[in-house]
Amino acid sequence: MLDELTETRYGKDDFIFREGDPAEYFHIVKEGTVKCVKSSPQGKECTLKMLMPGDLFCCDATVFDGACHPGSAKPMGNVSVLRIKKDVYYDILRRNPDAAIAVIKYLGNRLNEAQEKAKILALDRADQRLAMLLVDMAAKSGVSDPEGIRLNIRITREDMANMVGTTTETAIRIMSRFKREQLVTGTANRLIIRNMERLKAFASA
Amino acid sequence: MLDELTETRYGKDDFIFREGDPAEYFHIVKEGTVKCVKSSPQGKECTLKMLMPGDLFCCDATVFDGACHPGSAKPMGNVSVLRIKKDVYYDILRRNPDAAIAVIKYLGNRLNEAQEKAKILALDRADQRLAMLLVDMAAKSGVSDPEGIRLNIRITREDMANMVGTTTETAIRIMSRFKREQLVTGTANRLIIRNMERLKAFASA
DNA sequence: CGCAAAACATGATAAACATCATATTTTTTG
DNA sequence: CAAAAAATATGATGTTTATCATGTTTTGCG
Repeated sequence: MLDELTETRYGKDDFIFREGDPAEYFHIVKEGTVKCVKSSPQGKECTLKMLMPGDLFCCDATVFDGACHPGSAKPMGNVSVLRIKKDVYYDILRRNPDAAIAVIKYLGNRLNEAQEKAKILALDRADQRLAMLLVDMAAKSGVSDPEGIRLNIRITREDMANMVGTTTETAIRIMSRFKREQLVTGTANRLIIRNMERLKAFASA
Repeated sequence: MLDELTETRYGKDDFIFREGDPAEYFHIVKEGTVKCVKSSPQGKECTLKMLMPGDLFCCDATVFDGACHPGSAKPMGNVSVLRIKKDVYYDILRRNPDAAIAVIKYLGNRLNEAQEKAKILALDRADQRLAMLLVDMAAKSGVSDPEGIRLNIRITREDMANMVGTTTETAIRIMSRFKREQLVTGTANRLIIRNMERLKAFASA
């Protein structure tokens, strides 16, 4: 059964799959960070979720029903992904109630997360959303640094803009302000959160 | 086992449960429409989803882990809801792989829906979002009418505003414009879509 | 029915944000 | 290391949306 589990590596400019492709596999992130994105006909892009090691994707209806991917999956840097053919995945779930319940719990959390994201987009300002993102990323992929908490993934202002639903320019302006106010420092390759407390306070003000 | 299934009726001003309450039951909508809402500390409200008969809620992690409801559930008019205690629900899933897989599919669809909603909030204008909502509601709960497609649930401009992430005033202004342009007519109690095609075209322009 | 409350409407004003343009800095790459 | 490309920065300007205010219409209810 586990022969069916294959590992694939992807680089920065690859696509793991594209919006509209037929969904044939169930995926798990093994190493690195993968982003789920959707884009508009006008070419604007929106990042729905950053998947970290252990995260499942395409664990949902899409796979079973043989429908198309509702969004694309792109690596952020070098990543390694495990894949299983959908019928094998289905069999595992059918024979293994614990696995099915684990997937239900996982999907439930993802749903809550997605709804929280929608709420934030609906109710909060761009600068607050960006502050929340920084706090969030610091918690998830921050490492201790003499100057504060450093993020160990490369995130450009454009990436941030796509994650919080603004334009690149607006994200840059907000980050400039945060830098002026000593909340953060650095650019994509070396981004440091200098004052978590004030950033958190700002996020929920 | 099915003794554990209880039916409860709620009216317009009740809460089925409130944000922050401990989650103890798994729920299914039997009759009527239920809305899932979250609100901000400032008292702004955001409607995440309208649940129709057959929809599950609290089918996710929240129930198992005994955590708190991340949002509130409110009836839109008179509704009837079925409830099962969480441990009974858990047992059903554990013993019944088909049920578990059905829940996985359902949650997968809900996740896709929530992510699509986030994308729309991130990328589209308020007037387009409102047009999409009208098209959507017409498809889901519209009935044929000499003047066009009539919605058979009561939806105020304020409800619409909460569903598309704007203010009541903005929703009213947009609806006034749509009325002027003969796309819709009527108010909360009798809302009619007069031109689906143009509304659809506007939504994705 | 008639009255009160809710819903709808619209103007004036300001804040938030997008867009386009251009310059500088940082990063990547041959 | 130097050149090219990508990322960051910032100004000017216009659009979109929120806010506050005030009046009208519709609806629910005793």
